Amino acid sequence: MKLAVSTSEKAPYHHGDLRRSLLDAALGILHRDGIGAVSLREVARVAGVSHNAPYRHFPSRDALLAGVAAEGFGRLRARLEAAGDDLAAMGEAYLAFAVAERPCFLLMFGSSLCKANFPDLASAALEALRALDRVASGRAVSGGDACEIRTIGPATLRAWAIVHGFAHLVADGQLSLEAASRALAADGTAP
Amino acid sequence: MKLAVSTSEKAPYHHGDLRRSLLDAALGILHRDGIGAVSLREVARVAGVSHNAPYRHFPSRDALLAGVAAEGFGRLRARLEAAGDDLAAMGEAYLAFAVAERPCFLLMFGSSLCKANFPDLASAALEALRALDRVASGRAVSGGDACEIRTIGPATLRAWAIVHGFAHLVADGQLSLEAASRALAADGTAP
DNA sequence: CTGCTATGTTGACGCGGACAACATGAGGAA
DNA sequence: TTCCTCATGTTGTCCGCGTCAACATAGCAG
Repeated sequence: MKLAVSTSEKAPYHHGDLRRSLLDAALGILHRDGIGAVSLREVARVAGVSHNAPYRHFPSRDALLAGVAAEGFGRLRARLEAAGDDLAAMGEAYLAFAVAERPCFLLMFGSSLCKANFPDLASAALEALRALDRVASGRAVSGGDACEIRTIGPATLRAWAIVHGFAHLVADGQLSLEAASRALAADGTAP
Repeated sequence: MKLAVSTSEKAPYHHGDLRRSLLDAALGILHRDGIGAVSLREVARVAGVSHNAPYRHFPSRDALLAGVAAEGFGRLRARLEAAGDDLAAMGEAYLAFAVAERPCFLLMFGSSLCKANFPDLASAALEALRALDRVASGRAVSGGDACEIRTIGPATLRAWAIVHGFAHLVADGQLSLEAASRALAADGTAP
């Protein structure tokens, strides 16, 4: 035990940032064996702690999943922002995320977790949408620190709807990435 | 026990179509208490049978949920077909279904069940899409009895993607039905 | 040093999924 | 009719999981 993290920033207590380890373990299990296999006990096992240790960091299983999903939204947002100001590239990035992180994508949008119960998750999701909005609506958004979809423009919603629809088809395995990509390019930025 | 069903068609064995009762009970629990509350034991309790009776009709909990989802696709298809040949009306019908049967809608598209494991579910989903395709692609589809999305035209896929995207936003509670309806009308049938 | 609090452990309870063995009743065969 | 067979439903059981409670320990504050 007491393995110091590579970047020995704080190494808080016994384990040395168990919260981080739990989130990583959960994401690993999620991608390897699907969401059904993500149990608190299994996560604890992988992280090398007792079956109740996770409760010091997450009040419930859903809270842990919400944490994983929130980080997923963070990665999605990073991909979208990396696409620059090109709306079509953002659509591609969205599709790519749905494919590369399929299980996490399904968790994020599967609605097994009610966003109302997890403010951090809701705001992470909103932040990802804002990245899209900055380009689709052509304006920077400032105020309203969380939870208000009304700060998102209608053009963004439309773009999101169609991109997400295709991403869902691809994630469901009902459509190839190439076909979706082509369809998206054909539709793409046009109103 | 042995309550004869109103339409005493067959009354197969002891219970008189337990499979039907289980599906109904599961749908009721799903709508009342959410998907997490749909356990085989609770369903059996509601149906008034022992905790293991469901296994004579469904090999697993997921199989039961798949049955519920398949019937959901049947109802969605009925709504779409009732919309006639009007693509905009079909979009409305899709949204209306997502709102009226929100928990079931989330089950159907939540992807906690892998369609590959449940052929009946996959074909039910495909049939619903075909109803859309008949109008969006303007042609009747005949062959390929199941599981091949390639028999669905690209125009249909595009229409489905955007409608489903908005339906997802509404089901998630992030957008009002009216706003989605308006956005859909604005986009609607235009390519 | 002493005690406080955050963190992790051990133990327990009840629920739910799944399997096995048994019971029962319907329908066909003799 | 009588008996056999199998589909259907029941009882009993096992194990894993989520969650609570009680306890142990490590780092920090005074």
